[in-house]
Amino acid sequence: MATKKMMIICLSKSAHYSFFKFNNMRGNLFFTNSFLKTPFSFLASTIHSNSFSSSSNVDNFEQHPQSIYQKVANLDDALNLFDQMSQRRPLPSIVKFNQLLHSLTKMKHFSHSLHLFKQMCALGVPVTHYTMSIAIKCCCQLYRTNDAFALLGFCFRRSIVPDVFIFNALLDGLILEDRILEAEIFFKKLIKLKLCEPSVVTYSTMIKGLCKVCNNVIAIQLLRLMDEKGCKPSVVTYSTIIDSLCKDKMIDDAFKLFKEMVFQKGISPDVITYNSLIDGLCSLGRRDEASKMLQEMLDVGISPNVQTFSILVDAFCKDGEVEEAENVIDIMLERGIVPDIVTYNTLIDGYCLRGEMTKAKTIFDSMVFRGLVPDVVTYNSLLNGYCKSLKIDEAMDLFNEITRKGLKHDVVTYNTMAQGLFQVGRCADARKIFDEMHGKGLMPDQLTYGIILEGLCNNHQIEEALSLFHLMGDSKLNTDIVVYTILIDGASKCGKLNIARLLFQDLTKMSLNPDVRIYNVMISGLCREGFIMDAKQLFLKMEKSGPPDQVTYNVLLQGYLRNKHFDDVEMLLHDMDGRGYFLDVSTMSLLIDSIAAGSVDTTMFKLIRKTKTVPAKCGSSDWY
DNA sequence: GTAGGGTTAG
Repeated sequence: MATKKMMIICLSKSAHYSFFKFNNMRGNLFFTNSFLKTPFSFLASTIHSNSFSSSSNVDNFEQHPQSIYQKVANLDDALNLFDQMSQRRPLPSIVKFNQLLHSLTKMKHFSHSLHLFKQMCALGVPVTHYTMSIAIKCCCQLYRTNDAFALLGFCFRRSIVPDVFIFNALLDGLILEDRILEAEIFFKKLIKLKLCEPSVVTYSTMIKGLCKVCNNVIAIQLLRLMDEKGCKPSVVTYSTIIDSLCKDKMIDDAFKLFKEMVFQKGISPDVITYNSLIDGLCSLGRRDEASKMLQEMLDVGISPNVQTFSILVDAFCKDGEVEEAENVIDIMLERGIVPDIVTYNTLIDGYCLRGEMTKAKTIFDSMVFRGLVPDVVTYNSLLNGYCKSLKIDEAMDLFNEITRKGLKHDVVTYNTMAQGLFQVGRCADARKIFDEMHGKGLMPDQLTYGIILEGLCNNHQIEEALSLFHLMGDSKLNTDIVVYTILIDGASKCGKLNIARLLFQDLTKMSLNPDVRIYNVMISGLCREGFIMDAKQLFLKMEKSGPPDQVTYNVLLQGYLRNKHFDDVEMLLHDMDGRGYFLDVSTMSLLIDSIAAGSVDTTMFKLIRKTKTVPAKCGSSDWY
């Protein structure tokens, strides 16, 4: 019954994407290190740092069944046991120490595990290659891969020959830190110098790294190579690439690989493979197909897990169908699957995005009632909700509450709070927020830069935004099309159309392909200043590179009507009709005024009747 | 005597 219900709610609808989500980089961008003296100069003076505070997630702990120390179910037990063991004489066998370290690592208590390793060395416990592989793994997972390589020296001094497990951990560490090029060099060295025989894990890890930088083609080449070399790819190897293809919206290629895996290689997909495909389909708005995959998964006897449901909750929320998302949670409970914090956070975020804060708080309460402890992500969503509804005082209270609850603000918290302050025109306070973030040593991310630029532009401080942009120079941040979109929009709204035009021309120099959004922003700017012919020319130019969307037509139509350029109105309306595009309410009212004034032929009414309207906020240039 | 890799959140 529950399954049927789930199928019913999997109705297809196109997904909406947030303004900042259309980049295709999956790693962090680096910041330039030149010293600048603008109010937000810290952005430019921050360089990529390897410092990272580990997040220890005890909830995910799976007790190791083979461990002789089954009573070690938590960190305190493990630490106590270690104390007892280290006081016993003679010292217990190294295997027992190893097992203890292993269970701590399984619990993701990497720093504690590393600490015990150091104590073992101080005690003179004769560490083995197994101990070393755990220590190295811990360093890598703590984003301290350089320290892990230093431990390799420690191995050599003790005549411990590193094995494939150790190399795999190191390779994974480099990839975790986005050091993909170094990972590739390391991987090639392993093979060339015959340091070890790469295992399926070695290949899969390298493939994961290649996928992380969107290098699916090379990842597939490596898949072929491992097969040729007699190393059989596993469900993990295939799923890694399938997931990457799904994330890059190359769903057809993903399915091609999926079929190859199942029918040619005879490898059975598992719940993760299906989750990736379902998520991929949902993110393309193809929910009916996602629903079919869900059915197929159930047919082959694979039960959906928390993640599967979480993906569905996310898909419904992104489509604005938050009530349906809430139903998914009920279905989970019916099936005896306990929703985790991610699932709840996703739902809370869904309500927050709609500004339904009362509902969001209700879900928050039921989550707490179920014994889940809200984390910084939960609070960030609530903060975003208050900011979006311009309830800045409530947002500020919540911002302070986060630290009172013993949680730390992260970059998302600061970005959200600052964006909220910019929205209500409190630029100086927004700056204070970023200064605080900088003071805490937090790395600004891609969004930080965009939020500052957009905040300055919207508050008529375009010069400030432009000087920051210029001072960032050739930083990777300035090669992001989002940055150009914000500045072109900001410059044209501040009456500096020439600057907007220059920025638009710069796109080619920067080898950035203009997308539909940036065309819309530029066309909107040209129309605003009455450059109708230029706007039309750009509209025709974009036809070649990619089709204009509903927003383009609304923007151009409004430009034609406001500037009394009536010749092309009919053609544009016919085009919109043909493409199934809607008029937004402000375009519609302008058109009706023009018809009433006799400037546009009354026959246009026929076209209007055929055309539904959409709210202005979903179709006007304010989108940008 | 003991291991390793892939999915979900702004």
